[in-house]
Amino acid sequence: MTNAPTGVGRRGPYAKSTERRRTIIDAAYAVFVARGYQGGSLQEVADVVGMSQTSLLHYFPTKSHLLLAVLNRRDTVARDGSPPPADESMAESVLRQAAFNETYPGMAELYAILSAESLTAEHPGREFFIDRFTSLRTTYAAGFVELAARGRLRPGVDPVRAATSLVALWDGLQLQWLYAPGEVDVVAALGDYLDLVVLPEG
Amino acid sequence: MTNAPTGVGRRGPYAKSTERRRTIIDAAYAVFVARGYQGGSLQEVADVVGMSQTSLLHYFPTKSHLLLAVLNRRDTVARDGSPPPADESMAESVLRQAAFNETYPGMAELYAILSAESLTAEHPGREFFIDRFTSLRTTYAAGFVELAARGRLRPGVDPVRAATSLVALWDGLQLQWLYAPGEVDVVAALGDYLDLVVLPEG
DNA sequence: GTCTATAATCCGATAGAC
DNA sequence: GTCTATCGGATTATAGAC
Repeated sequence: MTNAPTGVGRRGPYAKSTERRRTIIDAAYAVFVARGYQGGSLQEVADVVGMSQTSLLHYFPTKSHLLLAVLNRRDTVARDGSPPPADESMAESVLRQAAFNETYPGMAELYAILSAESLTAEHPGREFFIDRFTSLRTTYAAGFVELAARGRLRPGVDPVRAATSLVALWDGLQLQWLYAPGEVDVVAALGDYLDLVVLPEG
Repeated sequence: MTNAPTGVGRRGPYAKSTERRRTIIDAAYAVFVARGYQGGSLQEVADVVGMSQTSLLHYFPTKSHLLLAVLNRRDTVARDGSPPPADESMAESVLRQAAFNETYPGMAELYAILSAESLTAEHPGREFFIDRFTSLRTTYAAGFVELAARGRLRPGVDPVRAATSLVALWDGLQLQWLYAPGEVDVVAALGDYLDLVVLPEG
């Protein structure tokens, strides 16, 4: 949105400002993971960055703005795993992403905490999670429909309900895993479900 | 714990005090559902009850005590559905309880919010949810083991992992349902899963 | 762009009168 | 058991100097 113009003339202080925003978002991410949105304070974020709380508000006018920036930053950090194979199936993609999440527990914790906290009245993250769940259901439903077209969806399985269940199972498993990492195997359980629903090739 | 002694002599003011505690817990329940634990304040609870905030602290010395009282009160409210049939199967029990939860969305919301919020550092609800998830997994795992003994568990299904998945799926479905009640059918999706894992009788 | 100072609330919890 | 008064602190956000 407010990116630095890359061109003649205007190479001013914008680049530094953009980087500053990114470090603030990183700090806010860490604080919200540890304490949630309501539990975390702007002062704590400012302390992590090493600046004053009021300076922080120069970049993000309100706490809500900062939250939305953190939520939309996810793409940045989810991109550094091994590059996804081009011919990857949906099941492979889910399991690879789930395995990656285990090496990055902060992201799972952030979403577990904020997706529930955003249920509360007038929470600034509410719309984000409504859209996110809708988008996830749509994406996976399309994947199941495609599998069904190739005869690889177990007969009787409804694609939309299976997509909803896949997302729900994933979220629920990660929650239990965050409480008891040694007792819950997210990837294995997701694999079990996909094996039940998706028929083997051939 | 601190119940009124029912007997000779001591029929003092305790009964009224116990009832007062219950109304406070009911109010705290409503406040925590609407705002979460961190987001809710003792003042708001006191306002709902119609007493001062300091009087409230006479019954529950700290906010944490009040939270734990709310979490342990669940039994009270979950008991007023139709009485469970004595010969009910595990699957029937799950679906009946899930259907009941839809008529009582506050309870599902409370647990969704608090179970995630309790992930944060030093949250007073943390131990409660660790114990709760462990207990649920153990209970359902035993149920699946029993089904397996009667040849009614699909071959290849691990009872413990299926129990973990059942709990996870249930929680995840309720979360999505709370965001989009019209688009998510918790009972149907749980039924789908149980149909996949539990073989028909005979 | 960063700061100090501070406004304006709100918080949980305590002390003590009645 | 309930209250008022209050402590000590935290909170988000604003104003304005530099």
